[in-house]
Parts: sequence; structure tokens; C-alpha cells
Amino acid sequence: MSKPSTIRRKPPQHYHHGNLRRALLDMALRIIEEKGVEAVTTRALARRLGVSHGAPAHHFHNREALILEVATEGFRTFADALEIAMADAPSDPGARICAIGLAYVRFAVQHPAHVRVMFKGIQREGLRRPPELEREIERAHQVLVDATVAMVGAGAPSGFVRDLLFGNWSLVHGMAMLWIDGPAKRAYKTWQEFEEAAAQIFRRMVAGIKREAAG
Amino acid sequence: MSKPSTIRRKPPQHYHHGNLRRALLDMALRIIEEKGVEAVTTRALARRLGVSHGAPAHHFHNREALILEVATEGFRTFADALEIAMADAPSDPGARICAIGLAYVRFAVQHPAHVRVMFKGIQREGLRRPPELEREIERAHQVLVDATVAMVGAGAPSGFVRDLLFGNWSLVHGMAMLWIDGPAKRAYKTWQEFEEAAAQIFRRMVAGIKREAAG
DNA sequence: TGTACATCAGTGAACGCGCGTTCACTGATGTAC
DNA sequence: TGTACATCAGTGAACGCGCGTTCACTGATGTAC
Repeated sequence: MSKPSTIRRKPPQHYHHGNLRRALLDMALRIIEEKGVEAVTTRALARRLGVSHGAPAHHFHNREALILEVATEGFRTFADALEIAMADAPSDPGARICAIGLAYVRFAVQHPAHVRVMFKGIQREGLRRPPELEREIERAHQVLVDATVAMVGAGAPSGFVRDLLFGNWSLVHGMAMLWIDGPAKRAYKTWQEFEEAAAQIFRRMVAGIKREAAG
Repeated sequence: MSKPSTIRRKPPQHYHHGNLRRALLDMALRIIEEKGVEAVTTRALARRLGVSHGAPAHHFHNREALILEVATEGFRTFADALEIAMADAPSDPGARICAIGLAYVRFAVQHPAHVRVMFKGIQREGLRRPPELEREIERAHQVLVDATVAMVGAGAPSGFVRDLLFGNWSLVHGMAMLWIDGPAKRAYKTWQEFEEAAAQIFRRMVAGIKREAAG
């Protein structure tokens, strides 16, 4: 629950606060978890970190930049998790789909605040996303696309690939959202139970796709 | 696009504005669609409706009450749509599941602003939901439960019912969210195309469940 | 090791803003007679 | 139909608040010599 103590070689306490930039990002996540994204204000962050309210401006150009950095870090962790799941899974395409789906849901369980800002906080119309954020989003997306294409073969009609991708994506995304928003949290006592159910649902779905592709 | 002209017998233009309460709720939806839930402020509403900023207080105790009323109306329409889909569908349980799923997704397509407030705006921790809202949420939920139970039979183990409900719910909810947030909107050119794909995915899933129940 | 200087993270006062909410009022509408 | 009155939706000034952002400053840290 405490801050991740990323131990560096040289300068752990170089400046007045130590690492205010890191602390701001971490505290933003805590506030999101407690009160939602809209409760993340530069003044609230400063207050809870015991610094003056002008201090955050030395690390982030403005509030929006800070929120976008939280989202970028979230998508980076997310893309990493999906890529690792893809790499660690057996080469069987069905097993890979399951592994990626599970990683998707597990990310939501382990990083609910990140998910909130990634999927609810930065979906506003007028928001200009920095290239770095777009890149991480694209990297995560690519894992889903690759796994789907691997499942159906490169020669499959693009409409079929699209529908399959969309179906699988919807399933795992819905699971993640229903966990974040409460319904799944209420239906399943522990996240282990929840993940087991999710894994079984994925297996069932993949079996269905295989039967359809074969028949 | 204009206001729904709910024609009443007696008093359509009784008071100064006509029906400011109705206008506030409708304008709130427009603002949500354009700028998101957090842009709905009592002053912005008054400004856009051409009334003084004190006027809304005569119809809603405060901002939160107005937002909750929008959510309640949303869930009422939503529950109605699901119940009608259930009633109109063939008695075959699989067909019913498909029909309800399609109604779920169609609601998101037709009422994106409502969905935003229903699933993103009132999910904050500290928010006290009025009983009327809880009742409409429960009514919508019950349609999903009933359809699932009808599919597997009353004697099915509760864990299986739970997982099946959760799987189906996740799928349709994910579809709705991916539409609202953009990915599905980008993948499918028209909502008809989107709905066709959704219908096909539902049929595939139901076929999978049937095979599993039979085998 | 010691000193002088440069850097820059953090301070705190200040600014203007939009917000939610209150409240005495006004005046249009509805009703009783 | 006309008049007197009651109702109450909408007005506009006022309040206090927290916010984002700026900026001259301070003082601790890092570095050059």
C-alpha cells in the first residue's frame, strides 16, 4: 500500500522533497481510487504531499499533463502485461487468447485506479493525447490484433477477423469494467474466484471459435 | 434532435419557461454528449437555457440530485427496453438471450449520454443513490438474471448460473462501452453494421452455451 | 577538504474564475368569488 | 366577464469556496575550482 520504493543508485534524496514528480503520480492514483479522477487537483495533491500548491507546476505543465502522464504509465504497464502474457503463453493460438484475456482482466483487478483514468478519465472529446500515450495504446491494441489473427490464420476475411477481435475484446473489457464498477466484485468473493471464472469463460469462448472455424 | 414534445392535456405552457424541469434534464444530456458529465453544472444549464442561474434550484435540490435524476431516467428507459426485448422475443431461451443482448447494445448506440452517466457518472464511492434509481437498476438486472436462469434451467448449480450471467453480461457491456468510448465506432462504419456484428457474436456465444449444456 | 557560485525545487502571496447555493424580490399565471 | 388574491417560477445580487496558474523569492543541493 505504501509507495513503491524504486531504489536508485545515486540520488534518492537529491532535492527538497526527494522525488516529487514520482510522488505526484502515485498520489494521483491514490486519490483516483478513493474519490475518482475529478478529485485529482493540483492543490489536493500538494496538500496531501505536504508541499505548497505551487510545487507541482515545476514537474507538470498543468493538471491535464499530469493526468495524461498517469494514463500513459497505465497503458505502458498494460501493454507490457499483455505482451508478457503473449510471450509466456504456449504457442497454441487458443491458449494465447485465453492468456491475454486473463492478463487484461488481471490488470484491472491489480490496477483499478489506472483503469479508471485510462478508460473513463481520458475519453473526453477535446483531449489532445500526447504521441507517447497513443503509442502505448497502440502497442496494447496490437497484442489483441496479433492474437486474433494468429487464431484465424492470415488468410481469413477481414470482416471475420474484425468481428472476432471485437467479440473477444468486448468480453474481456466488459469483465474488467464490471469488476471496476462493482457488479463483479459483489458477485465474486475473492479476485481469485473471479479470475477462475474469467479463465473458464475464455476457454469456453475459444472452444466455440475453434468449433466454428473447424465446422 | 429537438426536445421530446410530450403533449399534456392541460398545462403545456403554464409557467414562465414552460417546463424548465424537463428542459434541464434534456439539456444535461446534451452537455454530457458534448463535453462529459463533469461539464454539467447548474450555471451552464441555466446559461444554455436562457434562465438565471438560480432558477434550477426551484426544480432540483442541488446538482447531484439533477444528475441522479438523469441516471434514473436512463435506467428506467434501459429496463423498459430490456423488458420489451424479453417479451417480444421468441420463447426459445437462446433467442431471448440474443434479443436482450442486442437491446442492451442498441440502448448504448441510441442513448450514449445516458450510458455515460449511468455507467461512468454515478459510480463514485460516496454517492447515495435514491431508492427509485436502485429500483430501476434492479429491474434491468433482473431481466439479465431471468434470461440466464431460463437458459440453464432452474436446477442448475448457482455457480454455473453466476458465471454464465457474468460472461454474457460482460460481453454485452463491453460491446456497449467500446461503442461509447470509440473503438467500435471506428471499427464499424455504421451502427447497423455494428449491430449485425453484435447479433452474430451473440448467436455464436449462445450456440456455444447450448453445446456445452448438451454435451 | 574548503569556498564560491550556479542551479533549481519548493514557497507563499496573489490573480481571476466559475462554481453551488441562498434569499429577498418580482411579476406572470391560476383561481376563488 | 371582471376583480382581488394567492401561488410560485424565475430574477439577480450576494456569499464563500476551491480551483489553476503565475511569479518574485528562498534556500538547499550540486559542482567547479
